[in-house]
Amino acid sequence: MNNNELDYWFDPSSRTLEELRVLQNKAIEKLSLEDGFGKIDRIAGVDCAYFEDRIVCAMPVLDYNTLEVIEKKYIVQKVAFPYIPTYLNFREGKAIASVFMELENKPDMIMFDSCGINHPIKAGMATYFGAAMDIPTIGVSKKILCGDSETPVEVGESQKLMYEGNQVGWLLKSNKRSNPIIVAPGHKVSVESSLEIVKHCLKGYKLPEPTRLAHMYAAEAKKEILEQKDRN
DNA sequence: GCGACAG
DNA sequence: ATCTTGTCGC
Repeated sequence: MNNNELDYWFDPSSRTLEELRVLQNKAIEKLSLEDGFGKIDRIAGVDCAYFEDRIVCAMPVLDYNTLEVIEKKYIVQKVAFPYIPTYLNFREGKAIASVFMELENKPDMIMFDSCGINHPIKAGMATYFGAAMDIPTIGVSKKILCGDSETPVEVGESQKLMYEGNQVGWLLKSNKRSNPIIVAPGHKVSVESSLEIVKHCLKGYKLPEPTRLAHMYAAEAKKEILEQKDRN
């Protein structure tokens, strides 16, 4: 993907919310909810941290079998868009696409800390990114953006997340002491597979390894940047 | 009109 | 997301 395509999909500047909504719909036209991936060797996780007017986007790549980190990269950019529910893809998208392109070990799939098709028009960050970049993605969030579900109680239990009569994901009780996490397909991953893959990546913590490690990595990168700044 | 609302 | 220490519970 070149810079023009990058800006086409991820640059919100000089565009109205109406135009951004049109862009989301355009990406969604490419959406596939069928498994469009082969054997998964590597899976990446993404998460962003913020400070001042900057966004720190971290992306570790893990071996799918061992869940060990193979490579990790992060990038710092100026925040170009505010947080507006249902438009998160335009706040974090460009930074995520930028780190992704710098990876030497491309993952077969990416796990996001955000929504997938569990979004008013199915354009959650994971889905939008996957459709625009044509990469299999899964969304894992901690709060429901839209939809309703029963509450899973036993560890490992899942309940369907429904929105407008359709299943758009799951609520999964991943840990004994944590509230359920929300799992949803992003792009090229079925509703069933999204749950299986997230379960495979659980190691006893609330969040699956790709996302959990991405969160820690983004936090430590931010901390180091701030400490470096203090020394000057 | 009111409330809800990923990060 | 971010500002932040201790503290209750398993």
